[in-house]
Amino acid sequence: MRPELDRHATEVAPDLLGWLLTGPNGAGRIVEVEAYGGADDEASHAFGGPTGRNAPMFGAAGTLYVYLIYGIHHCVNVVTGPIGDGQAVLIRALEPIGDRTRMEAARPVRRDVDLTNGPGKLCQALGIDRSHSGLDVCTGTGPVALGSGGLEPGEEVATATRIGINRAQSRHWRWTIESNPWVSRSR
DNA sequence: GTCAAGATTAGT
DNA sequence: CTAATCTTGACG
Repeated sequence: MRPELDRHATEVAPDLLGWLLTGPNGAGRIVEVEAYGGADDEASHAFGGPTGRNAPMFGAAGTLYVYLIYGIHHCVNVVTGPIGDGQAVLIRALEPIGDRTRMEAARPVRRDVDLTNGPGKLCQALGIDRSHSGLDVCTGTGPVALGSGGLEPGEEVATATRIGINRAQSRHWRWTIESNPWVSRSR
């Protein structure tokens, strides 16, 4: 387990900007994230306690939590904080890195700008699905891995409200690399 | 078994 | 703005 991940999701989330996420089909640099708390965050899947689906959220920091939303799209989270808390960081957008061939092939629409600028799209591009939920990203040996990284000179972090939820709107728990063209555009 | 809702996306 | 699409969790 990486010590950087063993903190509250609201501390870990902005730090993950610039980190590298690798999946079966390719990799990308994280440019947009959202933090979700445990029992205290009514917008979190962990609110209300463990269930079959969200069980990985209550595991050790560095555990993957992947779920299917609207019967169509997958979303990836990295668990943070103490075991049993249910905190996680949702990866919302990536800047593609390296060979894109397999990511392009995994996606139905061929528009570069739409490859990984959204939680559902990045999962499809990287080839991440719920068979990866519960895996540990820290071993470095699995199909999904997280590598540390950081901001480049001149890059700034912007804060905003979380997207697509209707509760806890007052919590500004979304972070992006300001002006990065790969940040999602959904409202 | 039944049922409603959802951390989204692409297309009118 | 809305359809698409199906798993999950609550309830009985």
